[in-house]
Amino acid sequence: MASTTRPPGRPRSSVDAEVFAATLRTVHELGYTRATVDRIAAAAGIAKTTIYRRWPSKGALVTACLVDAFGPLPLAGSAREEDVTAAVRFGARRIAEPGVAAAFAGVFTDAIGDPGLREILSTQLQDPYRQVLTESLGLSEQRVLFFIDVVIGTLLHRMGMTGEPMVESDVDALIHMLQRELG
Amino acid sequence: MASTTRPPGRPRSSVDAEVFAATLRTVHELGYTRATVDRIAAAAGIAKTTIYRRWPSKGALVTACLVDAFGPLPLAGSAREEDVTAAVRFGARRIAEPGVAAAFAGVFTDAIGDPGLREILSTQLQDPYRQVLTESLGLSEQRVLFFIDVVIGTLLHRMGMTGEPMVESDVDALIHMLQRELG
DNA sequence: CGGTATCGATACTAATCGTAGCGAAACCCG
DNA sequence: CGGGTTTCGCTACGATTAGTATCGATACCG
Repeated sequence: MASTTRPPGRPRSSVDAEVFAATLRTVHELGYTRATVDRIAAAAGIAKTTIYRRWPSKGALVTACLVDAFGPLPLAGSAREEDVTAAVRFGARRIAEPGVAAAFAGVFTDAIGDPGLREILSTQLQDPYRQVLTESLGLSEQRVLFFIDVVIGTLLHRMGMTGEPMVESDVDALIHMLQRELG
Repeated sequence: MASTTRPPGRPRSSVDAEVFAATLRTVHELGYTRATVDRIAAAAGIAKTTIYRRWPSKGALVTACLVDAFGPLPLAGSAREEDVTAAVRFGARRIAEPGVAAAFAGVFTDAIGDPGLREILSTQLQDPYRQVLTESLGLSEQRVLFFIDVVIGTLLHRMGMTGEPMVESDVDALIHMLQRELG
Protein backbone atom coordinates (compact mmCIF):
# COMPACT_ATOMS: atom_id res chain seq x y z
CA MET A 1 0.00 0.00 0.00
CA ALA A 2 1.01 3.62 -0.34
CA SER A 3 2.82 5.05 2.66
CA THR A 4 0.58 7.16 4.85
CA THR A 5 3.56 8.72 6.66
CA ARG A 6 3.90 12.37 5.90
CA PRO A 7 7.32 13.80 5.06
CA PRO A 8 8.67 16.32 7.53
CA GLY A 9 8.37 20.04 6.98
CA ARG A 10 5.61 22.32 5.83
CA PRO A 11 3.29 20.50 3.42
CA ARG A 12 2.64 21.89 0.00
CA SER A 13 -0.44 23.98 -0.29
CA SER A 14 -3.05 22.28 -2.45
CA VAL A 15 -3.20 24.81 -5.23
CA ASP A 16 -2.35 22.56 -8.19
CA ALA A 17 -5.89 22.62 -9.47
CA GLU A 18 -5.99 26.39 -9.11
CA VAL A 19 -2.72 26.71 -11.04
CA PHE A 20 -4.00 24.46 -13.84
CA ALA A 21 -7.16 26.51 -14.13
CA ALA A 22 -5.19 29.75 -14.13
CA THR A 23 -2.85 28.37 -16.78
CA LEU A 24 -5.60 27.39 -19.19
CA ARG A 25 -7.45 30.63 -18.53
CA THR A 26 -4.37 32.73 -19.26
CA VAL A 27 -3.41 30.73 -22.35
CA HIS A 28 -6.97 31.04 -23.58
CA GLU A 29 -6.93 34.81 -23.18
CA LEU A 30 -3.43 35.62 -24.39
CA GLY A 31 -2.15 32.61 -26.32
CA TYR A 32 0.75 30.42 -25.28
CA THR A 33 3.53 32.86 -26.16
CA ARG A 34 2.15 35.78 -24.16
CA ALA A 35 0.93 33.63 -21.30
CA THR A 36 3.99 34.27 -19.17
CA VAL A 37 4.72 32.39 -15.97
CA ASP A 38 4.47 35.70 -14.11
CA ARG A 39 0.95 36.24 -15.37
CA ILE A 40 -0.10 32.65 -14.68
CA ALA A 41 1.21 32.90 -11.13
CA ALA A 42 -0.61 36.18 -10.61
CA ALA A 43 -3.82 34.68 -11.99
CA ALA A 44 -3.47 31.77 -9.57
CA GLY A 45 -2.71 34.11 -6.69
CA ILE A 46 0.67 32.57 -5.85
CA ALA A 47 4.32 33.48 -6.33
CA LYS A 48 6.17 32.59 -9.51
CA THR A 49 8.83 30.75 -7.54
CA THR A 50 6.21 28.35 -6.22
CA ILE A 51 5.42 27.30 -9.76
CA TYR A 52 9.08 26.56 -10.48
CA ARG A 53 9.28 24.49 -7.30
CA ARG A 54 6.65 22.12 -8.70
CA TRP A 55 7.27 22.09 -12.45
CA PRO A 56 10.71 22.49 -14.02
CA SER A 57 9.65 24.71 -16.92
CA LYS A 58 6.74 26.48 -18.51
CA GLY A 59 6.39 23.66 -21.02
CA ALA A 60 6.28 21.07 -18.25
CA LEU A 61 3.60 23.05 -16.42
CA VAL A 62 1.43 23.27 -19.52
CA THR A 63 1.95 19.58 -20.23
CA ALA A 64 0.85 18.66 -16.71
CA CYS A 65 -2.09 20.96 -17.25
CA LEU A 66 -3.07 19.09 -20.40
CA VAL A 67 -2.67 15.69 -18.74
CA ASP A 68 -4.99 16.92 -16.01
CA ALA A 69 -7.45 18.39 -18.51
CA PHE A 70 -7.68 15.28 -20.67
CA GLY A 71 -7.86 12.64 -18.00
CA PRO A 72 -8.41 8.97 -18.81
CA LEU A 73 -9.99 7.84 -22.07
CA PRO A 74 -13.48 6.43 -21.45
CA LEU A 75 -13.29 3.24 -23.50
CA ALA A 76 -15.52 0.20 -23.21
CA GLY A 77 -12.85 -2.14 -24.51
CA SER A 78 -14.83 -4.49 -26.71
CA ALA A 79 -17.03 -2.78 -29.29
CA ARG A 80 -14.70 -1.19 -31.80
CA GLU A 81 -17.26 0.97 -33.52
CA GLU A 82 -18.49 2.46 -30.28
CA ASP A 83 -14.92 2.93 -29.15
CA VAL A 84 -14.05 4.97 -32.18
CA THR A 85 -17.07 7.17 -31.72
CA ALA A 86 -16.35 7.62 -28.03
CA ALA A 87 -12.69 8.43 -28.58
CA VAL A 88 -13.37 11.01 -31.27
CA ARG A 89 -16.11 12.70 -29.30
CA PHE A 90 -13.91 12.67 -26.21
CA GLY A 91 -11.05 14.33 -28.11
CA ALA A 92 -13.34 16.87 -29.72
CA ARG A 93 -14.84 17.85 -26.39
CA ARG A 94 -11.54 18.25 -24.58
CA ILE A 95 -9.81 20.15 -27.36
CA ALA A 96 -12.78 22.49 -27.57
CA GLU A 97 -12.33 23.54 -23.95
CA PRO A 98 -10.97 27.08 -23.62
CA GLY A 99 -7.21 27.22 -23.91
CA VAL A 100 -6.57 23.54 -24.53
CA ALA A 101 -5.85 23.81 -28.24
CA ALA A 102 -3.64 26.86 -27.79
CA ALA A 103 -1.79 25.17 -24.93
CA PHE A 104 -1.24 22.05 -26.99
CA ALA A 105 0.02 24.00 -29.99
CA GLY A 106 2.40 25.99 -27.81
CA VAL A 107 3.93 23.14 -25.89
CA PHE A 108 4.21 21.21 -29.11
CA THR A 109 6.11 24.06 -30.74
CA ASP A 110 8.46 24.40 -27.78
CA ALA A 111 9.06 20.65 -27.73
CA ILE A 112 10.58 20.76 -31.21
CA GLY A 113 14.19 21.54 -30.44
CA ASP A 114 13.86 20.90 -26.69
CA PRO A 115 14.55 17.19 -26.07
CA GLY A 116 13.78 17.47 -22.37
CA LEU A 117 10.30 18.83 -22.95
CA ARG A 118 9.80 16.37 -25.77
CA GLU A 119 10.49 13.55 -23.35
CA ILE A 120 8.01 14.93 -20.83
CA LEU A 121 5.36 15.37 -23.49
CA SER A 122 5.86 11.85 -24.84
CA THR A 123 5.87 9.93 -21.59
CA GLN A 124 3.20 11.88 -19.75
CA LEU A 125 0.69 12.64 -22.49
CA GLN A 126 1.20 10.76 -25.73
CA ASP A 127 2.36 7.31 -24.69
CA PRO A 128 -0.54 6.57 -22.31
CA TYR A 129 -3.18 7.37 -24.92
CA ARG A 130 -1.31 5.51 -27.60
CA GLN A 131 -1.14 2.43 -25.43
CA VAL A 132 -4.75 2.50 -24.33
CA LEU A 133 -5.95 2.95 -27.90
CA THR A 134 -3.74 0.19 -29.23
CA GLU A 135 -5.13 -2.22 -26.68
CA SER A 136 -8.72 -1.10 -26.99
CA LEU A 137 -9.01 -1.01 -30.76
CA GLY A 138 -6.95 -4.11 -31.42
CA LEU A 139 -5.06 -2.49 -34.28
CA SER A 140 -1.42 -2.37 -35.22
CA GLU A 141 0.59 0.45 -33.76
CA GLN A 142 0.94 2.05 -37.18
CA ARG A 143 -2.81 2.11 -37.68
CA VAL A 144 -3.39 3.59 -34.26
CA LEU A 145 -0.81 6.29 -34.85
CA PHE A 146 -2.49 7.15 -38.12
CA PHE A 147 -5.83 7.28 -36.36
CA ILE A 148 -4.51 9.57 -33.62
CA ASP A 149 -2.83 11.91 -36.07
CA VAL A 150 -6.02 12.31 -38.08
CA VAL A 151 -8.20 13.01 -35.06
CA ILE A 152 -5.92 15.16 -32.94
CA GLY A 153 -4.33 16.91 -35.91
CA THR A 154 -7.66 17.79 -37.48
CA LEU A 155 -9.26 18.99 -34.27
CA LEU A 156 -6.23 20.99 -33.20
CA HIS A 157 -5.84 22.61 -36.58
CA ARG A 158 -9.48 23.63 -36.66
CA MET A 159 -9.46 25.04 -33.13
CA GLY A 160 -6.17 26.83 -33.56
CA MET A 161 -7.00 28.41 -36.88
CA THR A 162 -10.54 29.53 -36.26
CA GLY A 163 -10.65 29.72 -32.48
CA GLU A 164 -13.95 27.90 -32.78
CA PRO A 165 -14.48 24.20 -32.07
CA MET A 166 -15.56 21.95 -34.88
CA VAL A 167 -19.23 22.05 -35.66
CA GLU A 168 -21.11 18.91 -34.76
CA SER A 169 -21.65 17.88 -38.36
CA ASP A 170 -17.93 17.99 -39.04
CA VAL A 171 -17.23 15.86 -35.99
CA ASP A 172 -19.80 13.39 -37.29
CA ALA A 173 -18.14 13.41 -40.70
CA LEU A 174 -14.80 12.70 -39.05
CA ILE A 175 -16.24 9.80 -37.08
CA HIS A 176 -17.92 8.41 -40.17
CA MET A 177 -14.69 8.60 -42.15
CA LEU A 178 -12.70 6.80 -39.51
CA GLN A 179 -15.24 4.07 -38.93
CA ARG A 180 -15.24 3.30 -42.65
CA GLU A 181 -11.47 3.33 -42.71
CA LEU A 182 -11.07 1.15 -39.64
CA GLY A 183 -14.01 -1.17 -40.11
CA MET B 1 1.58 47.40 -67.31
CA ALA B 2 3.94 47.37 -64.38
CA SER B 3 6.33 50.28 -64.23
CA THR B 4 9.77 49.44 -65.50
CA THR B 5 11.24 52.60 -63.98
CA ARG B 6 13.52 51.87 -61.10
CA PRO B 7 13.11 53.79 -57.86
CA PRO B 8 16.02 56.00 -56.87
CA GLY B 9 18.64 54.87 -54.41
CA ARG B 10 20.58 51.69 -53.84
CA PRO B 11 18.56 48.67 -54.94
CA ARG B 12 17.91 45.86 -52.53
CA SER B 13 20.31 43.01 -52.76
CA SER B 14 18.61 39.89 -54.07
CA VAL B 15 19.03 37.70 -51.04
CA ASP B 16 15.38 36.88 -50.34
CA ALA B 17 15.81 33.32 -51.56
CA GLU B 18 18.93 32.93 -49.47
CA VAL B 19 17.10 34.24 -46.39
CA PHE B 20 14.20 31.84 -46.95
CA ALA B 21 16.59 28.92 -47.27
CA ALA B 22 18.49 29.98 -44.16
CA THR B 23 15.22 30.35 -42.25
CA LEU B 24 13.96 26.87 -43.06
CA ARG B 25 17.39 25.39 -42.44
CA THR B 26 17.66 27.04 -39.03
CA VAL B 27 14.10 26.14 -38.03
CA HIS B 28 14.75 22.59 -39.14
CA GLU B 29 17.87 22.33 -37.00
CA LEU B 30 16.75 24.18 -33.88
CA GLY B 31 12.96 24.38 -33.97
CA TYR B 32 10.95 27.60 -34.28
CA THR B 33 11.50 28.85 -30.74
CA ARG B 34 15.30 28.61 -30.78
CA ALA B 35 15.60 29.74 -34.39
CA THR B 36 16.32 33.34 -33.46
CA VAL B 37 16.44 36.14 -35.98
CA ASP B 38 20.09 36.63 -35.11
CA ARG B 39 20.90 33.06 -36.02
CA ILE B 40 18.84 33.18 -39.22
CA ALA B 41 20.62 36.36 -40.29
CA ALA B 42 24.00 34.81 -39.56
CA ALA B 43 23.06 31.70 -41.51
CA ALA B 44 22.03 33.87 -44.47
CA GLY B 45 25.23 35.91 -44.20
CA ILE B 46 23.47 39.26 -43.71
CA ALA B 47 22.79 41.66 -40.85
CA LYS B 48 19.75 41.25 -38.62
CA THR B 49 18.59 44.78 -39.37
CA THR B 50 18.32 43.91 -43.06
CA ILE B 51 15.77 41.24 -42.19
CA TYR B 52 13.68 43.72 -40.24
CA ARG B 53 13.81 46.14 -43.16
CA ARG B 54 12.01 43.59 -45.33
CA TRP B 55 9.70 41.75 -42.93
CA PRO B 56 8.08 43.39 -39.90
CA SER B 57 8.50 40.46 -37.51
CA LYS B 58 9.87 36.96 -37.15
CA GLY B 59 6.40 35.56 -37.71
CA ALA B 60 5.96 37.54 -40.91
CA LEU B 61 9.34 36.32 -42.18
CA VAL B 62 8.45 32.69 -41.53
CA THR B 63 5.04 33.19 -43.14
CA ALA B 64 6.64 34.64 -46.27
CA CYS B 65 9.01 31.71 -46.18
CA LEU B 66 6.10 29.25 -46.14
CA VAL B 67 4.28 31.06 -48.94
CA ASP B 68 7.46 30.79 -50.98
CA ALA B 69 7.96 27.14 -50.06
CA PHE B 70 4.42 26.05 -50.90
CA GLY B 71 3.92 27.93 -54.13
CA PRO B 72 0.79 27.51 -56.23
CA LEU B 73 -1.42 24.43 -55.99
CA PRO B 74 -1.11 22.32 -59.14
CA LEU B 75 -4.78 21.64 -59.86
CA ALA B 76 -6.32 20.49 -63.11
CA GLY B 77 -9.63 22.12 -62.31
CA SER B 78 -12.11 19.59 -63.64
CA ALA B 79 -11.60 16.03 -62.39
CA ARG B 80 -12.44 16.08 -58.71
CA GLU B 81 -10.94 12.71 -57.86
CA GLU B 82 -7.61 13.55 -59.44
CA ASP B 83 -7.70 16.96 -57.81
CA VAL B 84 -8.06 15.45 -54.37
CA THR B 85 -5.17 13.09 -54.95
CA ALA B 86 -2.99 15.86 -56.35
CA ALA B 87 -3.78 18.25 -53.51
CA VAL B 88 -3.06 15.70 -50.78
CA ARG B 89 0.17 14.56 -52.37
CA PHE B 90 1.20 18.18 -52.89
CA GLY B 91 0.57 18.99 -49.24
CA ALA B 92 2.32 15.86 -48.02
CA ARG B 93 5.38 16.61 -50.12
CA ARG B 94 5.71 20.23 -49.03
CA ILE B 95 5.10 19.59 -45.35
CA ALA B 96 7.70 16.84 -45.44
CA GLU B 97 10.39 19.27 -46.56
CA PRO B 98 12.88 20.04 -43.79
CA GLY B 99 11.69 22.75 -41.46
CA VAL B 100 8.30 23.37 -43.05
CA ALA B 101 6.22 21.60 -40.41
CA ALA B 102 8.14 23.17 -37.54
CA ALA B 103 7.87 26.59 -39.15
CA PHE B 104 4.15 26.19 -39.63
CA ALA B 105 3.60 25.06 -36.06
CA GLY B 106 5.63 27.95 -34.70
CA VAL B 107 4.03 30.73 -36.69
CA PHE B 108 0.67 29.24 -35.92
CA THR B 109 1.40 29.31 -32.21
CA ASP B 110 2.60 32.90 -32.35
CA ALA B 111 -0.46 33.91 -34.33
CA ILE B 112 -2.75 32.95 -31.46
CA GLY B 113 -2.79 36.10 -29.41
CA ASP B 114 -1.12 38.26 -32.08
CA PRO B 115 -3.86 39.69 -34.32
CA GLY B 116 -1.36 41.33 -36.65
CA LEU B 117 0.40 38.09 -37.43
CA ARG B 118 -2.92 36.30 -37.65
CA GLU B 119 -3.96 38.73 -40.36
CA ILE B 120 -0.73 38.17 -42.31
CA LEU B 121 -1.07 34.41 -42.01
CA SER B 122 -4.69 34.45 -43.15
CA THR B 123 -4.35 36.74 -46.14
CA GLN B 124 -1.02 35.54 -47.46
CA LEU B 125 -1.19 31.80 -46.87
CA GLN B 126 -4.61 30.45 -45.93
CA ASP B 127 -7.05 32.47 -48.01
CA PRO B 128 -5.42 31.80 -51.39
CA TYR B 129 -5.44 28.04 -50.91
CA ARG B 130 -8.94 28.07 -49.53
CA GLN B 131 -10.17 29.98 -52.54
CA VAL B 132 -8.41 27.85 -55.12
CA LEU B 133 -9.67 24.64 -53.51
CA THR B 134 -13.23 25.92 -53.24
CA GLU B 135 -13.24 26.74 -56.93
CA SER B 136 -11.48 23.61 -58.04
CA LEU B 137 -13.40 21.05 -56.03
CA GLY B 138 -16.80 22.66 -56.45
CA LEU B 139 -17.69 22.14 -52.82
CA SER B 140 -19.24 24.36 -50.20
CA GLU B 141 -16.84 26.43 -48.16
CA GLN B 142 -17.60 24.39 -45.07
CA ARG B 143 -16.71 21.14 -46.82
CA VAL B 144 -13.49 22.62 -48.16
CA LEU B 145 -12.50 23.87 -44.73
CA PHE B 146 -13.13 20.44 -43.29
CA PHE B 147 -11.05 18.91 -46.06
CA ILE B 148 -8.17 21.32 -45.45
CA ASP B 149 -8.22 20.78 -41.71
CA VAL B 150 -8.05 17.02 -42.09
CA VAL B 151 -5.19 17.09 -44.56
CA ILE B 152 -3.04 19.87 -43.14
CA GLY B 153 -3.80 19.02 -39.54
CA THR B 154 -2.99 15.35 -39.96
CA LEU B 155 0.21 15.93 -41.89
CA LEU B 156 1.44 18.66 -39.57
CA HIS B 157 0.69 16.65 -36.47
CA ARG B 158 2.54 13.64 -37.80
CA MET B 159 5.58 15.64 -38.89
CA GLY B 160 5.72 17.65 -35.73
CA MET B 161 5.34 14.77 -33.33
CA THR B 162 7.64 12.24 -34.95
CA GLY B 163 9.92 14.46 -37.01
CA GLU B 164 9.35 11.99 -39.80
CA PRO B 165 7.06 12.54 -42.77
CA MET B 166 4.08 10.26 -43.21
CA VAL B 167 4.86 6.93 -44.76
CA GLU B 168 3.51 6.47 -48.25
CA SER B 169 0.89 3.96 -47.19
CA ASP B 170 -0.55 6.42 -44.67
CA VAL B 171 -0.72 9.14 -47.28
CA ASP B 172 -2.57 6.69 -49.52
CA ALA B 173 -4.95 5.85 -46.69
CA LEU B 174 -5.61 9.55 -46.18
CA ILE B 175 -6.33 10.06 -49.88
CA HIS B 176 -8.60 7.03 -49.93
CA MET B 177 -10.53 8.28 -46.93
CA LEU B 178 -11.08 11.71 -48.40
CA GLN B 179 -12.12 10.47 -51.82
CA ARG B 180 -14.75 8.29 -50.21
CA GLU B 181 -15.91 11.16 -48.07
CA LEU B 182 -16.05 13.67 -50.89
CA GLY B 183 -17.21 11.40 -53.71
C1' DC C 1 10.13 24.20 21.40
C1' DG C 2 13.29 22.35 17.71
C1' DG C 3 13.57 20.43 13.03
C1' DT C 4 12.29 20.61 8.38
C1' DA C 5 10.34 21.98 4.13
C1' DT C 6 7.36 25.27 1.78
C1' DC C 7 5.80 30.06 0.81
C1' DG C 8 6.07 34.91 -0.75
C1' DA C 9 8.96 38.50 -2.15
C1' DT C 10 12.78 40.58 -4.27
C1' DA C 11 16.66 40.67 -7.05
C1' DC C 12 19.26 38.89 -10.55
C1' DT C 13 21.27 36.64 -15.14
C1' DA C 14 20.83 35.32 -19.81
C1' DA C 15 18.17 35.31 -24.14
C1' DT C 16 15.55 37.31 -27.41
C1' DC C 17 12.48 40.55 -30.15
C1' DG C 18 12.50 44.69 -32.23
C1' DT C 19 14.34 49.70 -32.84
C1' DA C 20 17.62 53.69 -33.44
C1' DG C 21 21.48 55.80 -35.36
C1' DC C 22 25.72 55.86 -37.91
C1' DG C 23 29.03 55.84 -41.78
C1' DA C 24 29.80 53.28 -46.08
C1' DA C 25 28.24 51.49 -50.37
C1' DA C 26 25.32 51.13 -54.65
C1' DC C 27 22.55 52.94 -58.09
C1' DC C 28 20.43 56.85 -61.03
C1' DC C 29 20.60 61.25 -63.29
C1' DG C 30 22.66 65.37 -65.04
C1' DC D 1 32.51 62.93 -62.30
C1' DG D 2 29.28 64.81 -58.47
C1' DG D 3 24.80 65.11 -56.06
C1' DG D 4 20.65 62.73 -54.48
C1' DT D 5 18.54 58.76 -52.59
C1' DT D 6 18.10 54.35 -50.57
C1' DT D 7 20.04 50.08 -48.72
C1' DC D 8 23.70 47.81 -46.14
C1' DG D 9 26.46 46.27 -42.07
C1' DC D 10 27.37 47.41 -37.53
C1' DT D 11 26.80 48.66 -32.79
C1' DA D 12 24.11 49.91 -29.19
C1' DC D 13 19.94 49.99 -26.82
C1' DG D 14 15.03 49.15 -24.41
C1' DA D 15 11.58 45.95 -23.25
C1' DT D 16 10.04 41.41 -22.18
C1' DT D 17 10.61 36.85 -20.49
C1' DA D 18 12.46 32.12 -18.72
C1' DG D 19 14.61 30.49 -14.99
C1' DT D 20 17.71 30.95 -10.57
C1' DA D 21 19.25 32.55 -5.96
C1' DT D 22 18.35 34.13 -1.51
C1' DC D 23 16.02 35.32 2.79
C1' DG D 24 12.80 35.84 6.36
C1' DA D 25 8.26 34.05 7.52
C1' DT D 26 5.17 30.20 7.98
C1' DA D 27 3.11 25.52 8.68
C1' DC D 28 3.39 20.93 10.15
C1' DC D 29 5.49 17.12 13.19
C1' DG D 30 7.17 15.08 17.47
